Amino acid sequence: MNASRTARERVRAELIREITDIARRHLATDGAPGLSLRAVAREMGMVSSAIYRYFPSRDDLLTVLIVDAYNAIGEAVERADATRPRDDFTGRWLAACHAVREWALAHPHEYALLYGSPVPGYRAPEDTIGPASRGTIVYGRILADAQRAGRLAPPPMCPPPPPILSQDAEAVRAVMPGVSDDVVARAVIAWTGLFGMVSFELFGQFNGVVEHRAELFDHNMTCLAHLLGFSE
Amino acid sequence: MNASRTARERVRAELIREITDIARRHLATDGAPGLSLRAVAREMGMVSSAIYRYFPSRDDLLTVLIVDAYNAIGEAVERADATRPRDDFTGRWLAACHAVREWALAHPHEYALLYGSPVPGYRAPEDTIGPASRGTIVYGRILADAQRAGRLAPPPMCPPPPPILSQDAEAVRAVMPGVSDDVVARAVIAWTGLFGMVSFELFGQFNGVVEHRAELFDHNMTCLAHLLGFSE
DNA sequence: AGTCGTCAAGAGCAGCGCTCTCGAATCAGT
DNA sequence: ACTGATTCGAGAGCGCTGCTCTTGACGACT
Repeated sequence: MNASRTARERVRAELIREITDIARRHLATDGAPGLSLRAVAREMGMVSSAIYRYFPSRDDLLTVLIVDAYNAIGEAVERADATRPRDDFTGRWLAACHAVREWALAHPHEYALLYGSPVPGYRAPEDTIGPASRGTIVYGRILADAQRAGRLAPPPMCPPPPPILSQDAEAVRAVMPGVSDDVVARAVIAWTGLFGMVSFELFGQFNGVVEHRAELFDHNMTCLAHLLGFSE
Repeated sequence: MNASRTARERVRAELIREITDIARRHLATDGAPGLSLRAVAREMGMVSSAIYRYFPSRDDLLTVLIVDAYNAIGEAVERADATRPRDDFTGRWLAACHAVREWALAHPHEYALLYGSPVPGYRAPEDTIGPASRGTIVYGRILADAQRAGRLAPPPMCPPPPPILSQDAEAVRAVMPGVSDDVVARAVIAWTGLFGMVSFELFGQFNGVVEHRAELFDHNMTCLAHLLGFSE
């Protein structure tokens, strides 16, 4: 009975996989707004209503694509971090930055789905927050390791963060155990600076102004590394 | 003959104004993807096809909304900058930052239209680049004024930018006359950091993590002011 | 008075998300 | 092996979208 049940469920799982594969391809080429269940069904030789047996709504299909994308970029950051010696904190930070940028350039529509304008009606379900924090966790570990190793210089010039922010810092310490409040504050600056840079490049804000994006990115991330305070 | 022609053109201009007003309201409440020409026409008591007499396509309507939004945020930054003494560079920078954030919080969908995911098929026409740079021009003037006044300290810790970036710096100097390459590089960091911060807040990346967003924003922008190098 | 341009209106096309119903296939329990 | 319950694909259909084309009326200029 187990074999027979899995027979039906196996073809079902296979179909779900095929749907998400086609959808991912459509997302990569046409972007999220152009993703249509009817088009996916058409490509599968199905009638459009049959798709709803597997995904109750377009948003549900979008959700698995979002989760996949979060996992993909998270894994890219993890692998980049792993290529550096554990005590080369600047190198690990730069590797993580480049992993984010390169993944974003290779998957612009997926990146836009994760870090661009939120879809007005869409509400992210719980399943997304786990994969969403994979990259952040790597980033937090770099800073936590550096602080533990005593290789984070005292804040070079930032004023101490106001005490109110301690509560938020406490939440951030979940992925950055043991770091002080001022490091958390600078971590947010560097993290948002990284994504601000990538978003500006990808969303066209640099068009006609900045041409040497790779070099500018590299330089700016190096600068942010100094702001973070890694000591040589 | 001039009077009659203007009579006809006046009602035409009035209708165009009414269409854009309603469209702007729909954009503000429903977001860009929910903006529909048919809904606007319905609200005006027109039939949908009549709208196309005034806007040949949905993208054309979206373009004037984009231009309006760029002008609105640009003007907000200009006014904020004007409230501070000309030689209070840190104050001018912080005022500009808060103007951006507050405008974005008040007009989230417009902000997303400007700085969020680009619409896949949409190609921004020439008319948008002028209004798009209004805010950046203010920002550039603050830095140029500071450098001219000798109130920009030498780079505190960033390495000098690679020579390749000089070409891009030359382009940036169009809105930032007379500033050196390293200031341009740091300017880009601060500028992308500002928008990275606002985008993260607006697009939900801080959800469940950062609660005291105003305080964090203020602190981080102050930190970026130090990175820019304004001397007291 | 006649002509020409402008306009609103309507019908229509192809696409979309999504729902419902109806046979057919498949499964589970006897 | 048969039967009752699920599951599934197919089709029709609803209301919505952007956009096109045609028709008929109104107003301005000659």
